[in-house]
Amino acid sequence: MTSQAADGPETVVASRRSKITPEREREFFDAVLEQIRECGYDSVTMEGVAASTRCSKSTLYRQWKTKPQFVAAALRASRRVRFAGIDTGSLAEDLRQAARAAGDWSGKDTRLLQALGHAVTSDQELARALREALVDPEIAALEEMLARGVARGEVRAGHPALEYIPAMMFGVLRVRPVLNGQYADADYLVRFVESAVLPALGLR
Amino acid sequence: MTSQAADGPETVVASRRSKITPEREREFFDAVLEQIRECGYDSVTMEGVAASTRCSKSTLYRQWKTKPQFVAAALRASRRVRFAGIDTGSLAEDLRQAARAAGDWSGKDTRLLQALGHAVTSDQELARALREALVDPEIAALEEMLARGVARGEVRAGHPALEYIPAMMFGVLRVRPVLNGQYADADYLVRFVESAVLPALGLR
DNA sequence: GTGTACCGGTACTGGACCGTATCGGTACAC
DNA sequence: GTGTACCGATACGGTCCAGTACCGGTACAC
Repeated sequence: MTSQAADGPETVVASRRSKITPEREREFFDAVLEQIRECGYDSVTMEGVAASTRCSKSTLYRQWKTKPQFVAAALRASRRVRFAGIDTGSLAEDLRQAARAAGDWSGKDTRLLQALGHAVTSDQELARALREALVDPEIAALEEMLARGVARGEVRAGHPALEYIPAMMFGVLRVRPVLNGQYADADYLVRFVESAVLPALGLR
Repeated sequence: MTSQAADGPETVVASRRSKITPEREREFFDAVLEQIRECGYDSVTMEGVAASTRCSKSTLYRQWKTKPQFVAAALRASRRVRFAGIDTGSLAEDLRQAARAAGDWSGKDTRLLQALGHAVTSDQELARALREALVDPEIAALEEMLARGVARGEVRAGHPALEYIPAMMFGVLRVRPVLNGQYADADYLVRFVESAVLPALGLR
């Protein structure tokens, strides 16, 4: 919506043809997300992003009307499902692999979620973008994982713990820095799955 | 440290005697914490706090040198242990009651933690105050609860899930708004304890 | 070659806010 | 009654930043 760079190079519509290549756009997005992780949403400035990517503020404002819209676009563009493709045929093993995968991006995404967590309460578009980029896809993938386990008969349908598995996984991920002063690494999460998640499901 | 208002009225030390009563001070603290919950740490202004408590900025700056020190003082003063006094003689019941208690202050404290979560990464004193006020006492109370259960033989010492119980409880508490769009109420938390926490511990 | 439209750079406006200074009023001590 | 010291109000200096305006340069179309 904010950029038409996704269509082919021959789509001459006599419309605005930005000279910003998709690669360049990605530099802007990476820069702003990184600065948000470091300084928090409020402290990020368009000037700072422009300086760190060696473009001018005008260039940013030509593509995106306001700072929140810019950040929202960056979030949408950063969307990717980390749990995608995990399907080992065993729910226990799926969850272990998910824990390992989560451990790898834990620091970056946790910081981003934390930094945006409050800004989101006063900007609808930002909130939607954040959910769509970092939250919903992972939840959906996790729930599919659980559904497959149920379909295979590993867990009884309607097992009361099922409802809480996503909250447990993401919850532990997010609060570990507060409790232990360090981000949840793969090792910590795998042990969590084996010590608490699987037993709660009556597995293993 | 920032206020000597705690000593008796007859402590005449020929030193600065602030005319700020403890009740008045509490108004300042309540106001700033409430504004942090609503607008986030960065957006809170000393002017706003002064206006909402009908004092002058000068009054605030006379008592506290800077905004972060003011906020830290407010946090320290708001310290109280929500899990205090829970000791039913049964770990399962202790945890249910803790869940109920947590549900009651969930919204307020979760918002505060979220709003301050990023500010603390760049201010040591603030970080310490936040931990001492909202995190450490609850963790300690929870761990005592678990230790009592172990001592009574309800859970085997060294049970692998023990280490993760605090993270589970606080994690679920904090991420529920992100996942379900609402704060974790007592009902949700009690069901969580029964569906996931107790089974993970091999209880019930 | 000429036009067009976007690029980066810079300067500017307008507003917000931190922290300080100043001032008149007032409660309390003696 | 007089002094003292804190109170609230207000104004101010300095800084920072969102968003706009303008400019010269340049790549690309034809």
